[in-house]
Amino acid sequence: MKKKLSIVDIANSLNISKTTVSFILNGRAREKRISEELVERVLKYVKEVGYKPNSLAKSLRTGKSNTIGLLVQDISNNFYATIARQIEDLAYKNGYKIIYSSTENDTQKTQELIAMFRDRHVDGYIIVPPEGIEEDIRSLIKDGLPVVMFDGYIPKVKTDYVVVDNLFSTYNATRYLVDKGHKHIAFITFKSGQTQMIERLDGYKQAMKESKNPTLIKEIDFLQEDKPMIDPVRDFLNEHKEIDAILFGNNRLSIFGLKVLRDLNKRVPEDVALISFDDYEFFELYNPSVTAIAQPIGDIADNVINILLRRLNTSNDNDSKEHITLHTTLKIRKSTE
Amino acid sequence: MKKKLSIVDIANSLNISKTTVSFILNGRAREKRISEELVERVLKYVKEVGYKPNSLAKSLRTGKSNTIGLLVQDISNNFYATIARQIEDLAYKNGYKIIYSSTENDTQKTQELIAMFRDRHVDGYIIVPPEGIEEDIRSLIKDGLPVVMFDGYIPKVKTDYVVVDNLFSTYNATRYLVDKGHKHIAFITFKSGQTQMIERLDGYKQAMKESKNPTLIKEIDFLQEDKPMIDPVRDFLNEHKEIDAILFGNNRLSIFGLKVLRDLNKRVPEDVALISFDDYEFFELYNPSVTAIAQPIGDIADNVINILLRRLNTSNDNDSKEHITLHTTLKIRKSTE
DNA sequence: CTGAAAGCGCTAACAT
DNA sequence: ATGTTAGCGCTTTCAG
Repeated sequence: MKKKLSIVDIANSLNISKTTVSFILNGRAREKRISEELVERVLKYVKEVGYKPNSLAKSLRTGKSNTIGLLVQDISNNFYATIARQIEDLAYKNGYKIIYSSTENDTQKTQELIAMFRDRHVDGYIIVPPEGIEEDIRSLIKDGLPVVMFDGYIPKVKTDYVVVDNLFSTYNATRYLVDKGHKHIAFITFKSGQTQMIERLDGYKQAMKESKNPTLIKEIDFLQEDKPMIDPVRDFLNEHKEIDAILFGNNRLSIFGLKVLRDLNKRVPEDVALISFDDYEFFELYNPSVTAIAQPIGDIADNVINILLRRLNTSNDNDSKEHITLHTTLKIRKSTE
Repeated sequence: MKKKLSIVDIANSLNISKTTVSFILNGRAREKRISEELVERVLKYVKEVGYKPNSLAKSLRTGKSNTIGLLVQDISNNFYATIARQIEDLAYKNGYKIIYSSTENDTQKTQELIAMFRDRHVDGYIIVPPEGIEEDIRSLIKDGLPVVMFDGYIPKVKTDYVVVDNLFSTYNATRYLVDKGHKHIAFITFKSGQTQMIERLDGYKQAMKESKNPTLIKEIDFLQEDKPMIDPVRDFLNEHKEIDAILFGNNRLSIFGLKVLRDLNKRVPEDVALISFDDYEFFELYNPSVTAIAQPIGDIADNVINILLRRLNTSNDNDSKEHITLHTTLKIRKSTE
C-alpha cells in the first residue's frame, strides 16, 4: 500500500522547490526560463516514480476541473448514447473529461444534477433541457459558466444551441403521407412544453391544415414505466379506427406503437402506414422496415462539443450566442410503401 | 454573479467559529454537546442563504468523495444501461454518486479510466472486467479500495462478484435445441478470454458433446464498427449451409445474426432456429419473436450495489469475498418453435 | 460547549 | 532561474 506521492515529495527528492516542479509540470518552464536540463530531469523522475498530480487539490486551487457535465433525457436511448459517446471522444482529445447523467425529463432531478455538477466545479455544461429549469440555467450563465443546449432549447434564455429543423421535418413527413393518399394521419407525441416537441407538433399541424384533413393528435405523459404510456396509445388507436397513418414524435413512442399495432393485428403498411421521428438500428431490421426521420447525429455532436470547447478557451463574455439548425433525412422504408 | 459562500462566511455571519459550523453540519452536534438552540440557528441560516459545502475541499481533506465508479463494456447496451440505472438509484439513496463510463472491452481505455477514477478519489469500484486488467485491479485492492465485479470476474484476483450461471444457461439452451431435433447447432460468440464468454462456450460444448453432434463455433473479434463483425457471421453461415440452429453469445451478436439471416433469406425458425444470450425489448417485438436467455437484471444490480455499500461502510479488510451466482431464464418464443 | 490552528496537495504572486 | 509563502475550503486535534 504505497503512499501517494505529492509534489513536495518530488521537489524534496530532487532538492528543488515545489514551485519549480509545478511550473515544469504545467508547461511554463520556458516562460519561467527554467533550464532545459532541469526540466528534463524532473520530467524523467516524475515518469519514473509514476507521480500523478492530485486533481482534487488542483481543482480546489484553480477553480477549474477540466470536466464537462452532460445531461440528456435518457443516456440509454440510442440517440443520446451515440451523441454522448462522440462528444466524449472529442472532449478527451481536448483534455476534458465528461461526466454524464440522465434527467429523465424530471425537472427536480435535473436541478439536483446541476447542483451536483456545480458542486464539482464542472467547467461547462451540455444540456437537453427539460421544462422548468429556466432559472437554473440562467443562474449558470450568470456565474459565467458556458452552457450549450441541443435537441431543444429554452426560448427565454440566451444560450448557444444546436437543433434540427423539427418543424420542417414533421411537415415534410406528413406531406409525404398525404401525398401517398392517406387521409387520417395521426400524430402521437409526448406531452411536453419542450421546443423540439412543440415544433414537431406544429409541423404536423401545418401539413394537415394544408391537406384539409382533420388532425388526430394524442399526447402521452412521459413516465418511467412503459405500460402506462403504451395503454393510452392502444386506447387512442381503438377509438380512432379511421386512422390510416401515424407519425410518432420520437423513437421510444414508435416502439410502443409497433407493439400496439402488433397486438391489434394491424398490418403495416396495408392498414396503417407509419413514420418514426428518430431513426433506430432496429427500424431497418424490423419487418416491415420502418420509415424514419433521421437526425444527423454526428453533426450534432460535433457542433455541440466544438462550440463548448471554443467557449471554454475564450473566456470573453461574448453576448452573441450560436444557434445552429441542422437538417434531418427522411429515410423511406417499407412501413410507408 | 454572487460569490460562493464558504463555511467561514457562515461562521462570521453568526459570530461563531467555523469548527462549530462544521460539527453541526456533519451531525456531530450531539456528540460535541452543542446547544440545540445554536444548532437550530445555524441550520436555519445555512438553508436560508443556500450554503453548500464545497465537496472538492471536503474530499481533499477527508480523502473520501462519496462517489462510486462504474465501468461496463458499453453503457448504451440495454443490459448494462438498465443495471447502471438501478445501481445509480440505490447509490443515491445511500448518499453516493455514480460516475460511469464504457470500457468498450479495451484494456488500455479501462486502465486510463481506472486511473482517472483514482485521481478523483472514487471510493469504490464496480467493474465488468475486460481482459488484461488483472494488475490494475490488484493495485486497487492493495490500496484498500473495494471492488465489486459483475457479469464476469478475474479468476486470479480475489474480489466480490455477482455473476449468472453462464455454463448451465447455454448448456440448457443448447439441450433445448437438441431436444427440438436440431442437429447442426452453431454457437456464435465474441473471441474473448472473459470468464462469462468462456463459460458460455463451455456450456454449449458440453451439451453438444452429450448430443454426439459436432460443434460449430464461430468466434468474432470485438470491434467498434459493426460491419467487420457482421461480415464474418455472414461468411460463417455461408460456409456452413447445414446449420439449422444458432445460439448467440450475447444480444449484440443476435442483432447481427438477425440481419444476416434476413439478407440470406433464411426463414426463422423454419430454416434456422435461434436463441440469444441476453434478452432485449426488441426480441419480443420482432417477427418472429426471439427466444432468449434472460439475465435477472434487477437482482444483479441489487446484489452488486448492496455488497459494495456494505464494504464501504465496514472498512475492515475482511479477506473473505462474496461470490454470488444468479440464475437465468430461458424465454421461449417463436424463433425456436 | 467553542475556538485556534494545522494541514490535505496544489498554484502563483512575490521575492531573491 | 528558483525558492518562500499564502491561501483554495474543509475537517479535526487540542486547548480552553
